[in-house]
Amino acid sequence: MDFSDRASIICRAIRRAILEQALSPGDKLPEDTLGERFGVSRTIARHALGQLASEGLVELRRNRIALVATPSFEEARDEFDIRRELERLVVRALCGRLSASQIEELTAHVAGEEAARGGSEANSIRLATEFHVKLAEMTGKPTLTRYVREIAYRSSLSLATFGRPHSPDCAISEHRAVIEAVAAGDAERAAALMAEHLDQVAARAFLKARPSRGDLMEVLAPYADAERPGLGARAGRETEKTAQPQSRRPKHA
Amino acid sequence: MDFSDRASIICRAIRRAILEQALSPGDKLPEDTLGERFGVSRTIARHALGQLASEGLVELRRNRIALVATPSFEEARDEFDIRRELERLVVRALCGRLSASQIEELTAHVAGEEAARGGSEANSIRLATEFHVKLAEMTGKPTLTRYVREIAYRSSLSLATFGRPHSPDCAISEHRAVIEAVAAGDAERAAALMAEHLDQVAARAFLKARPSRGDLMEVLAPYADAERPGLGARAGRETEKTAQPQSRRPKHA
DNA sequence: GATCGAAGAAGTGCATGCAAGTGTAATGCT
DNA sequence: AGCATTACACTTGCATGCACTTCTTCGATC
Repeated sequence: MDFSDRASIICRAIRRAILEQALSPGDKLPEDTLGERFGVSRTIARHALGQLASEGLVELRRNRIALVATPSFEEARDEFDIRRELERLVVRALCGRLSASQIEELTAHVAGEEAARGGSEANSIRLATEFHVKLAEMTGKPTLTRYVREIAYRSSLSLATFGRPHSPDCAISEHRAVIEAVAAGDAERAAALMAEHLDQVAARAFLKARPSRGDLMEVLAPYADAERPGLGARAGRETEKTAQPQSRRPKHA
Repeated sequence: MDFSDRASIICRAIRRAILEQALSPGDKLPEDTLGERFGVSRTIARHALGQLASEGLVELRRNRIALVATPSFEEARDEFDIRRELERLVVRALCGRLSASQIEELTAHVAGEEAARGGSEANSIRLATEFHVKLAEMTGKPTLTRYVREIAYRSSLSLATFGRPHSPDCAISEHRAVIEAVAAGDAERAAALMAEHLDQVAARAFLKARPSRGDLMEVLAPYADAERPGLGARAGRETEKTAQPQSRRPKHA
């Protein structure tokens, strides 16, 4: 699926940056800056952006700079619904079919999550997401894997937009419970645990329709005429940090 | 999602060609032939192929001509499993939320399917697929729509590889039943009907693991040493015609 | 006659160049 | 000063060109 061509390298880098929230929704991704950063031409950077756009991670607007996608609240909710069904399929497919070494790998991964509890939140989010992706990969079903991966990455974008501070503690024990049920071959219980886990994640993140950032302007619109506080954080962040993982020389020539 | 840029035009054309089985699994899609045909440069054709590859409709191999994807039997089965869950979400989301004009549109579409019964099989397949896509679009959920569309198009590829002659008669009445249940707002029944319908489609198409074409060579491999009948239809078709959507008549010849 | 190998053809991988569109800062006008 | 306008720099859209890889065909060899 992903080849070793240079566009895929850029894709992976950006995906990871998104996963670790080094890139946030709305961040700009200019083709030439990207190409420069990765030592390739705009052609390749452009190709990578097209790929990412088709995964829903990047928003492409004609004649305009590409942006990291900003999922709406409704999209985020709907995608968790999809994700629940997809990952139910994953654990069902896996039940009783996991080798000892695979179970070992998953257990080790969760141990890694445990170890990262003190560390950065970005790292915890990355590990948690990778757990789900790893599970999907073990099914050996390419399309299912692709969809779970895409939607899991999109989720991290949603969480960045709407999520409150991540608390991965419960998630870890839920991961363990899923592994245990899958290893025991109890498909129904595993599917139920996974669905519940994802519901919990969604609930912890943004169950109540709290429109943080992004939609703020719409919500404030009725009041906006009274005062003009400066359009809020959104615009500020966008211009402030323009692109890549690492620095990009101050705008202005 | 799809813009009016020229790459998207090529994408749409190829998607439609695949849907109508004017393009079959394994057909070659050379960049420059494609570009020539559509009056654009290789750059654009290449971009379109990348897009289609990310949708699973095209297979890209480094330094080699792109091919229309050839889903394996396992992939086809797995994708129908995914599709069932996805489309269950669709009808659930739609239940009781359909406007009169939308119901009218769906009913008209099914009438169109009815009218096409005497016509070409390709046309019936296209209409049946478009019914599902139309349903998904009505949810207004972009990600769900995208996945259903992708996987529905992939299904048509699977059907081309493994399906026996399509018999759309029962499918039409099943479509009607789904519309009726959705219009009535009976979510459980609608979901069940949709799931059953898709199971039926899969069953009619290839429930028994019949490896037609494509895998034929593998199956025949043990016997191949005895005789050399010329590698079958596959190689012949591939070299015979190199690319294009329109004007692809004879399957023999 | 069949097999192996090399040269040409066909095709992709990628960078670069130019035209057109977009945002922004400077300029002129009221 | 405030607003509209214009000019310019930035960015994308796309075609073309060149290098490299793969395929094919044809000739040499056994």
